[in-house]
Amino acid sequence: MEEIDRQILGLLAGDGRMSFTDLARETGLSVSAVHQRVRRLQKRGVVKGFTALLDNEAIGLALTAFVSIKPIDPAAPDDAPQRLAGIEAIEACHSVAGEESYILKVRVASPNDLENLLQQIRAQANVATRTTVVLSTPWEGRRPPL
Amino acid sequence: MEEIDRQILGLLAGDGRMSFTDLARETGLSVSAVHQRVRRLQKRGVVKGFTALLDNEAIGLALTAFVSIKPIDPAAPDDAPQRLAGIEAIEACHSVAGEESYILKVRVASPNDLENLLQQIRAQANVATRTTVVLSTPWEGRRPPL
DNA sequence: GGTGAAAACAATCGGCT
DNA sequence: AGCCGATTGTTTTCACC
Repeated sequence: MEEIDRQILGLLAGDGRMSFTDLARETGLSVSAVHQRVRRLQKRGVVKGFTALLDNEAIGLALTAFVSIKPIDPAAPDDAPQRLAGIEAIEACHSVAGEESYILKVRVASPNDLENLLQQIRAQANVATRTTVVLSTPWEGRRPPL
Repeated sequence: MEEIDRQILGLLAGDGRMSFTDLARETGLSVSAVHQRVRRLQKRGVVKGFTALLDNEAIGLALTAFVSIKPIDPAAPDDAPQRLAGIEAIEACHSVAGEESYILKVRVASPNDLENLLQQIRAQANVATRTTVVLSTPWEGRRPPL
């Protein structure tokens, strides 16, 4: 039961376009059984969607950085996520424990764009920033152990 | 030309399982033209693959953290990525500029698992660790502006 | 969870602009 | 070069068991 669902999740994490026929062969179920399991996993929110993995350099976003932010006025209400949500270059926004309040992962084309982005972040969210530039990425987005 | 490729990438980033028929409708091209463009994008490495987006809580990995590591012996050869590559809980490994040498993104089920993971990282790579626990994630994995 | 038929789709080819 | 349209075999879907 749950075992087969985990197997399906692993297969789809590895190849998001795998056909239901192949999923059925791998799991030993019939095509329609696999199909309804996948749909159920989507409806329950376990599978949130499917996406293409793109090469960031190839699409002109060669520079990745982590930006930690800290409010300048600690008494002000913390609505940084809403204030920053509109900035497309921010790929992820994590609220964290520790000295800073959020860690942002950003992707830009150049150091110049990074500078502009940081100014925009500081102005828009009224925060101080601490930036860590990524030099290389041995791996990323590895799928989790199921 | 390149404009249409960017459009295709955007569509596939949004829905990795979109059919070639739908891609053709959206782009105004024929099915076979879209098909050969996608294959070319894959062969050139612009599209690295397709994957399912899973809900980490639902699959029992409720705890995310960033682990910055710094070698204990700065004179030793830096082969941390190879030493850590076998640890499945490490979702990403970035070499970074700054005080620390790598930032790891890890996913585990519990604080207890995090403790074990940190011990494993320290022992296996001979590094000191600094861990920042993620409390919540307003957003993550947003697709880049094309 | 399975089956079977209808509809939709993927993948290839030769020819067209 | 890149695109189209038809063909062929496969995949997805749906109603039903």
